[in-house]
Amino acid sequence: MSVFRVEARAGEARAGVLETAHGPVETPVFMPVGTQATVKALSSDDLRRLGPQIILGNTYHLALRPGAERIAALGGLHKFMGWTSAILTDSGGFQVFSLRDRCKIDEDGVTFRSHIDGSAQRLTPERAMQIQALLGSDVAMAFDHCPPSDAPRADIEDAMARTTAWARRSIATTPAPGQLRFGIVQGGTHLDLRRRHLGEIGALGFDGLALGGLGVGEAPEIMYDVIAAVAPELPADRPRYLMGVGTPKDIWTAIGAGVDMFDCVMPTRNARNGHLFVRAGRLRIANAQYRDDPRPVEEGCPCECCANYSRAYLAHLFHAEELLFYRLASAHNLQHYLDLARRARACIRAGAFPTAPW
RNA sequence: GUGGGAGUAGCUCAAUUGGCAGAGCAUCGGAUUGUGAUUCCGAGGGUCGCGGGUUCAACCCCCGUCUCUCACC
Repeated sequence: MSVFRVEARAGEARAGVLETAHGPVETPVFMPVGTQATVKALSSDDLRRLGPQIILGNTYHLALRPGAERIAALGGLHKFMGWTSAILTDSGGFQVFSLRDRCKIDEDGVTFRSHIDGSAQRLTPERAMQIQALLGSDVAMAFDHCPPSDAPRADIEDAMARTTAWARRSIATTPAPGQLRFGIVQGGTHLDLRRRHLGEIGALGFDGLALGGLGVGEAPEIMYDVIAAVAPELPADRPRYLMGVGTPKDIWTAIGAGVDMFDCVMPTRNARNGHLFVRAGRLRIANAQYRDDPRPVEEGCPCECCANYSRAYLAHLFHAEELLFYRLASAHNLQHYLDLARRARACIRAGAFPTAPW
C-alpha cells in the first residue's frame, strides 16, 4: 500500500496525494519553512488559516536549541509548536552548505562549531535520523552533503559518494512510528552525475526522493535544464521534492517538469524585508509610491493582510518597524505561494498545465 | 547686559600640526532559493551660519556680524 498516489497528469506535471501520519498532503505542494519550530512571524493558528497541509522544521537548529531530547520529552515537535498537520524535517545537510565555514566534514559525519555558543556539535547520519525520530516529524530527510554549485566536478562526485553512503546508514535507522524517509539526489549541474546518483539513491527504498544542491548559486536557466532532464526520471510512483526552490517562476516551471513538493525561505524572508509577492511580480513596500496607496497589496487576495489593510498602511508599518508588519507580510507571501500550488493542482486536475506566464 | 560653549548632509556628530569635507541614522534603489536574515549591498545629498582678512592653500588662524545655548548680573 503506497503512501503516495498520483491522481491526475498534464504532460509531465502530476497532481496527487501523500498520506502522512498527520493527514494527507495534496501535491504539488509548497511547504512553508519553520526552521526553529516556528514559521517566522506567524503563530500556528495564523498558519492554519493560510491552510498549508505540511510545514518544515530543521534538525540542526532544533538539536542545538532547544534540543531534540527536550522536545521529545515535551511530546514531540507537533505538540511543542501546536501544529496538528504534517511536518517535514530537513536533516541538517543544508547546514553543511550554509554553515560550511563553521563545519568540518569527514566520512563518518560533520562536526559543527555551534553558531550559538561555539561548542562542537556532531551530526552523523545516525544522529540526524535519531533527532528527527525524536522530533516525530512525518517526513525525515536523509543526512546529505550539499556542495556549492560552483564546486569542482571532483568535489561534487565526492559529495555524491558521501551522500550515498550516508543515505544507506540513514535508511538503516529506526524511524518514529509512521515516519516516512526521503533520500536526496546530488550531482550539481552535471546531468550524467545526476543520473548516476539518482540510480544509487533511487535503489535504497526511500518513500520519496529529493533533488538537493539546486538553487545554490547557479543561473536559473541551468537549474531549469537540470530539473527538466532529471525530474521526469525520478521514480513515478514516489513523491518528488525539489529542495529549497524557489521563486514562483522556479516552482511553476519545476511542477511542469513533474516535481511534487517544494519549500523555500523566500516568501517569509522576503516578507520581513518588505518584498511582497503579487501576481504581476513583486512589490517593494518601502518604495515611496506606496505611502499614499489605498489599494490592498493584491486585489482579491483572501489573506488577512489584503482583506483588511491598504498598501499605505503596510508601508507605514514597515517604516515604523512595527511588529505587525512581519506577520501581515509573511501571511500574504505565504498565501501567494500556497495559491500558486493550489492553482497548479487545479490546472493539472483539469488536464492542462500551462507554461509559466512569467 | 557680562562671560563661556556651539553653529559642517534632512537629523546627531567627526575631520591629524592649515593640504581634495566623512560617519551613523534618515531618504532612494538593489539583493535574498532544504533561514546563522528585523539581514546584506549600493546611490543621491553639503555656498562647512554670514561677510571680510592672512596664506600657494582655510571647516581649521585673525576681525566683524547673526543665531542657538549655559552661567552670572
